[in-house]
Amino acid sequence: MAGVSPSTVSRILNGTAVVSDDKRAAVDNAIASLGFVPNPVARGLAGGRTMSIGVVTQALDSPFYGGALRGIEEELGRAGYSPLFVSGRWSAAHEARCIEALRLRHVDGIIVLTGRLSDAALSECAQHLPVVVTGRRLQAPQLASLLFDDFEGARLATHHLLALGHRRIAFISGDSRHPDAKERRRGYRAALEAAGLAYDPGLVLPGDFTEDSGRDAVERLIDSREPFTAIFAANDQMAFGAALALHRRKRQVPADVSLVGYDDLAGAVYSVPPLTTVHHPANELGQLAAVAMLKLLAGETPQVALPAPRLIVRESTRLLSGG
Amino acid sequence: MAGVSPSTVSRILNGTAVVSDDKRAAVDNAIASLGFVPNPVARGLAGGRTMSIGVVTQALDSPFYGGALRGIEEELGRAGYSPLFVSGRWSAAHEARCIEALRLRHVDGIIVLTGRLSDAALSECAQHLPVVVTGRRLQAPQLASLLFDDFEGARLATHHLLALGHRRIAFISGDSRHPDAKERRRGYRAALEAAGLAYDPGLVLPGDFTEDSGRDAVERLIDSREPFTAIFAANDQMAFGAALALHRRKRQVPADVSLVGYDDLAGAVYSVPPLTTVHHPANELGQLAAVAMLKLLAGETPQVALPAPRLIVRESTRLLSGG
DNA sequence: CTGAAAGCGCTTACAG
DNA sequence: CTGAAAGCGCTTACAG
Repeated sequence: MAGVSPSTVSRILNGTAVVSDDKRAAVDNAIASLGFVPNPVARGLAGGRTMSIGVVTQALDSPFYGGALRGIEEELGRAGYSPLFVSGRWSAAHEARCIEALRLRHVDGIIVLTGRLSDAALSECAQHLPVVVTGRRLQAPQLASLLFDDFEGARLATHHLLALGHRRIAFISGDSRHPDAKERRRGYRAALEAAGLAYDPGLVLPGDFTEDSGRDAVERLIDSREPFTAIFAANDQMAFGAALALHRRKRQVPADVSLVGYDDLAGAVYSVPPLTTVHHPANELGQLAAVAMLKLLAGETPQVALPAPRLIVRESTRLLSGG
Repeated sequence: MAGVSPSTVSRILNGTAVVSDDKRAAVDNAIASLGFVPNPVARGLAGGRTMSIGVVTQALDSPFYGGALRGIEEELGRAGYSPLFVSGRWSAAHEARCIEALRLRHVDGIIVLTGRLSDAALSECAQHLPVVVTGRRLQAPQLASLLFDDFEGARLATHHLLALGHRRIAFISGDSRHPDAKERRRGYRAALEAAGLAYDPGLVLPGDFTEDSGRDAVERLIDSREPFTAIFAANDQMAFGAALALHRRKRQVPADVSLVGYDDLAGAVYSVPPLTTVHHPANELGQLAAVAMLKLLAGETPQVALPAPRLIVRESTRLLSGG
């Protein structure tokens, strides 16, 4: 003890009030020599702030969201907050349970990465504590939302194929319950129509964002005998599945068919051939979500702008030859 | 209130002592109708048990450890514990800081996935709270260690190549600071020697478990003009890099060179061609680590056996032709 | 079997 | 600017 009351120590630690310089020095010394570190559990009980932020992701081992988790951890850590990761498993009911559990643990805020929860449920949640949600646009007090421009990304990807001379461009869509899946399909269609091409349902294959569904879509496409020279898959995982199916069916990428993905997963650079795709910076998404949370916590209204989608041309696309 | 003291409620909630049936019923009713849920923060302060387990992983977005995180979350969740994930970033110093932070948050135990921390540091840690560590063998009170048989896995992989008639088998090794990297190299060498082949340093390329290092290793190998018909990469990521380099240098897999990886990452099935590899069940590793932790927490001495490595033959390897 | 009491380690009005 | 007091919501010896 440095001759002062616990209250004073607490105030110094939290910067809650003005303290005279000599007392502050005495306390700082004592803290340093004792190696004192405040107990976050006690702080949480007494002050109501646990310095932890709940993060509900869909799967801890998602190749896409993994980068976002890293970004969140980095950014939150800088401010002294710890993330509490839980997985929602793509189920609204499960997400709701996760949020309940997080609130029970008295997290100071919650970040929801995409998710199936209704806008209403999220807004309700934000009445109790700060909420940041990605993958949708939503207005509510104490809530911030971050949304990538998937329409534009898909438009870019499709336009790239069109610019290479492709006209018969198949599209493997994502799970239509996802807003991003719908936006990407809209972008595909818009690019086609801007080029004066009709949207041909025979070239649009349903998928669900998994490799399996990409592979199956290509199998069906080939079996349908619908002519095509290029494929745009609504995410990289489906593009990987598509690439395998093309290989099985003896179509060379890009000699016989050009292939474009979406997300720019770590594996895209190393697929054979390296995949042309739309860069979707998960890591930055996580960082920006964390920054937004920090601002909400500080009582500010965050104004976050996500980076625009960027086409990354690699080796899975090429000029249509002999077309 | 159901006409009993808080102490009694607490005892019922925790099963700490025997309570008469009528009181128990009254309390259960009250709990149900009030929707009462105990506050874990207060429990943590008062009882010293926070029902949370610290998990130090190396990277939240690792394609391999992701599965382990999922397994841990599932298994711990069943028992009412929450994992607290932090990333050590492959640095002993950083891991030490993570563990300190976790202990500050009064986690009830710590699971360390691989990591660079010394055995001594880990044993010391186990003097304070239960510790489970993977990727090494270590004996200490209140500590459990889980180790895969990497030697055997590498032996299997190499033997597969030998059985296909390959004699000039290159090996891309992992970061030699990792025990698993060393074990896999030992396994490679043992299989070779068992087949009466000499270990040829010219066929052994250093790598560091990244795709880049796999690609570079193959570039160097080809430039060295050392003849080879097969490559065994000490993990799938390096195998992916190797596959790309082979593609660039116009070597077909498996027609010109057979390729084997290690880990059986999610992407291995979808690489082109699908990669022959050694199955390394990360998800089970996580589950078993969690089970071991639960046992330690219960005061038992866990006796965990990890599944034996299994070779998964896919399409990147084939009989040496014309050899 | 059960209650009253003290305490976990802090923070925050409330006075001065 | 600073202290004494009460309290956050539980648990756990201590008595009965």
